[in-house]
Amino acid sequence: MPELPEVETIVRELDPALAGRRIIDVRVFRQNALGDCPPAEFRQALEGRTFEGVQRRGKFLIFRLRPAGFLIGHLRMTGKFILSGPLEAPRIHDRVWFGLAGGGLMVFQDMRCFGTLQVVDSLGESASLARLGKDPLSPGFSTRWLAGALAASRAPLKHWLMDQTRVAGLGNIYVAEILFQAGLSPVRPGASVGLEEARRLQRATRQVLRKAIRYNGTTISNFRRVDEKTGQFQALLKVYGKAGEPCPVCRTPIGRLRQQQRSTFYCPSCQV
DNA sequence: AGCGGAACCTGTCGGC
DNA sequence: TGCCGACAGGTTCCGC
Repeated sequence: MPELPEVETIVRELDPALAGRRIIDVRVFRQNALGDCPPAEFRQALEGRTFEGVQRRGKFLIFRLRPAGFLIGHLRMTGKFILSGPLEAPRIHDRVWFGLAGGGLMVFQDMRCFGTLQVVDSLGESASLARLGKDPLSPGFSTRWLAGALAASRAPLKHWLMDQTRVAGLGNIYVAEILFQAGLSPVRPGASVGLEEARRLQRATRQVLRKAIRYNGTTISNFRRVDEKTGQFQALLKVYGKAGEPCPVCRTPIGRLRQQQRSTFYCPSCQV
């Protein structure tokens, strides 16, 4: 579920809530998220450490720990971090509880068990983080960079923008919305994008993501904020999930096709 | 370089 | 009602 705006929403809510909170009790109810790490080791690596702050890189959450180390999390499709008061017993999709000094929990929930949690001493240990490309909200995501990078690729724009090694943080929903706003077809090869079009794409990317963050992300089915509230950006989606409905600009029915085994939604008339 | 397919899991929805 | 296939916002690996 979560793409950049959803992860950013979670990070902005977790950061002030967790800063200075010490982890006193970690309970693993299902260990899929831990990969090869034995639950006892995961537990031992975290208990006694204190959350210093939370930040985002692409779609990854990075929890800085005192006196050292990091907890790196990825929500994949259905992961959630929920702040909760004390609980008697785990709920159906609770995977890990992080018990905090002073009472209360951060709960990692994940219906589909695709999410990942990893404790590292330094961020360089994470191969996943090392692979990530430019963050679209960073200063480096400029029209100049975008135009140059696109010129070197024949991949369709949809695929290109979803490739986390090029641009980190975009997924199926926001790529659809961004390409619609930029007026660019999802099947256009990267190298066919001219400078003026790259400028539109750069601006559309920033605008769509910033607006989605202002609206606390998009909840289609699963995404929840740390207090279990939904996002609000779903009401502003223009093409995603709207096959057959009239384009909000030209009234042409929104089209749907499959790229990379994923649904792509677009306006056949506005996006060229 | 780029693409199709599969795998990791569970839940929901539509059709018959 | 019950069963079955398709589909779901992500990432990664493998083979061509």
